[in-house]
Amino acid sequence: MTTETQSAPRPPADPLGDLIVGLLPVLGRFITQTLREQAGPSPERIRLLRQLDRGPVRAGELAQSCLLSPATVSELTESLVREGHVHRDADPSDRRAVVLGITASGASELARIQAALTARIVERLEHLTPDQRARLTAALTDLHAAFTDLPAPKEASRHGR
Amino acid sequence: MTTETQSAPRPPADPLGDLIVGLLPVLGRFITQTLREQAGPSPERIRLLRQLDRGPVRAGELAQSCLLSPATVSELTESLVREGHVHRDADPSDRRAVVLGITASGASELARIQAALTARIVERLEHLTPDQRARLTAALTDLHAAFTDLPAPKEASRHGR
DNA sequence: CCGTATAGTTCGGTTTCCAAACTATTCGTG
DNA sequence: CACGAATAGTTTGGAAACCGAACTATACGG
Repeated sequence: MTTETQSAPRPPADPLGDLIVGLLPVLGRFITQTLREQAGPSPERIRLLRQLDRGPVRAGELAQSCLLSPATVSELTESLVREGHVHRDADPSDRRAVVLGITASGASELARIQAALTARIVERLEHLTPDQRARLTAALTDLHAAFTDLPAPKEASRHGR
Repeated sequence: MTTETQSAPRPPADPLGDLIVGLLPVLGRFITQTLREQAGPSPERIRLLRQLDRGPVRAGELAQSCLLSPATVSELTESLVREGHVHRDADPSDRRAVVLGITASGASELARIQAALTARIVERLEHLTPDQRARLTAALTDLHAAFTDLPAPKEASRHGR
């Protein structure tokens, strides 16, 4: 008590965790805003398109790889299908399932938006040195892997792809 | 056309931008989910608490530093005030304005949640080498600075500290 | 004083998401 | 082969996180 609120009295226990939590919302809103400018409403659907651009997948797989519920994927893809950016076909080997894929129209739309978004980000990263940039790329790759690789918290894991 | 959707035919133009865009939603949802477990509903308010823990600020400043609209800050802080985690006082030097500050209750709540969140993140980062971790910290610091420093898109800018 | 600018709040509406209930298929087992 | 259990998705109802526009209340210049 009597902890006066004058200046930061609480140095964070773990700077890395703290950094991630602090970085997230800012970066996220920056991207969401840019997407909204470029893609009109529903910027989130672009993230699904990104995943589908890697190749067709079942709806359930898409949900897992995006950390979304099946319900959310179903809704978001519905509008994409309506606009002709995604096609949805029954899986011949299991007719309960559905295979989602990107269409030519979706791919070109994605390319356009992705280019604009990347440009905006790169703009912000302009005054980093090539060295900083290389380290950033490597570090983010590690980070990405750390949060998507493992449903198995068992063993040390393989080395990148 | 006839661009078959077999395997990734489109290598990204800028791997760094691509990486950031891909990383964001996954990491964001991971954190949001953890916050929801720890803090009940309204996980976003924790991010405001984090900022207030740095010291009291006016509502408008808080909005700016969080990239939020004044309307959003007003709503989110309202519930925090109701729960006793934040106090809201008229600024004596300008009675239109309002100064927000964290209370003892808010600070301890924040500490609890932050600890749990950091633990969950560190858990995922467990199998990184100390070296990878150090690079990650440095890289994220650069990234954070790149997106918060400059409201002035005029000149090349100063050399981060 | 009176108009204009500024700080916040309130209201209405959009987007993103999920849990629970529901539908359609598959598959095991007798 | 029929019948119940498991599985893949969809629909529905509702919460949370936003924001823009309209509104309230101070402040301040003339």
